[in-house]
Amino acid sequence: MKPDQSIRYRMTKQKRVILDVLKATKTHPTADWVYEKVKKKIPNISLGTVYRNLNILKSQGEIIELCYGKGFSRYDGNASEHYHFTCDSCGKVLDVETPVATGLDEEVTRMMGVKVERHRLEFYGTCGDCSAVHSA
Amino acid sequence: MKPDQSIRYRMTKQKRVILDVLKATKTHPTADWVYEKVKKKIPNISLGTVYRNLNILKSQGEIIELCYGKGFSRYDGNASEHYHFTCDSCGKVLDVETPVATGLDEEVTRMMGVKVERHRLEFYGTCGDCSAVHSA
DNA sequence: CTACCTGCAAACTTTTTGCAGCCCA
DNA sequence: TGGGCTGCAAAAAGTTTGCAGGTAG
Repeated sequence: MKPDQSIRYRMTKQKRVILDVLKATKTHPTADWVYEKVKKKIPNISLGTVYRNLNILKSQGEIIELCYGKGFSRYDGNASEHYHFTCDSCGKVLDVETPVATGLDEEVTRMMGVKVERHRLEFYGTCGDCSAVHSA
Repeated sequence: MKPDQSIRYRMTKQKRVILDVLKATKTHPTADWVYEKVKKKIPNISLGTVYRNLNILKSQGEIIELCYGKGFSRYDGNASEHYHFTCDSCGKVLDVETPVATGLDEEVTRMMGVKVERHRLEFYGTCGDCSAVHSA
């Protein structure tokens, strides 16, 4: 969904709770996980509403949509630019605390004849917990 | 799909053509695009066969599965490590000709107490064609 | 020959959408 | 009050899978 400038978005109870759930977790949950979590506060909320609000929040830049494996997305309530590390062994996703390399954007902009606005950097490997299990 | 070591994969006409199509293009096509392209050489091939072979080729490391927007994958016949630029406006995906920064992996390995084995770097912005349209 | 592979079609998963009524600003 | 928003359910889009016959090695 592209951001639609002609619409004056409202704050509803549903959107508020969805955003709270996303801001409160450090995991990077799927839409369905958010749905289940929100249902504890608003039992009769529908999955369609969750998807609609996730798309609205994304188009407003409040949250980020991440895409790992095929067929489904994950959402990140931390919209500031940062990187991720995914463990190949247990699937855990961690935030990486490395300064964001904005110089890269400029370099690619110059080299490729395009206008780079942002980048996404994902690291993969084995996390500390999983290494410990293997070497133990 | 995980690589299944117990199966002795065969080379069939269908798999051969699918691989040729992927190696021959510089775009990063969807499964459906591959299907349409392969159909010109094997008119009665089925979409299921295309998906099955894409998964086999991926598990053998011959091709790479990329994941952008929700709900569908793209495939890259170039399995060597490299970066991508995606145009927000037209969706085109280009290969970025920047040397791969292996130093990043070591830095994150040291900082986070994890073992980084590889990373994926995706740039986003506006491509030359789309900028031209806007400013014309 | 014997696994593995194919085409077909149905099933499955995730996400979107049409509708009638509701509610935030 | 009116333009968005909701729940519901059906539909869409992408991908997987069961089956019976076909084929590579």
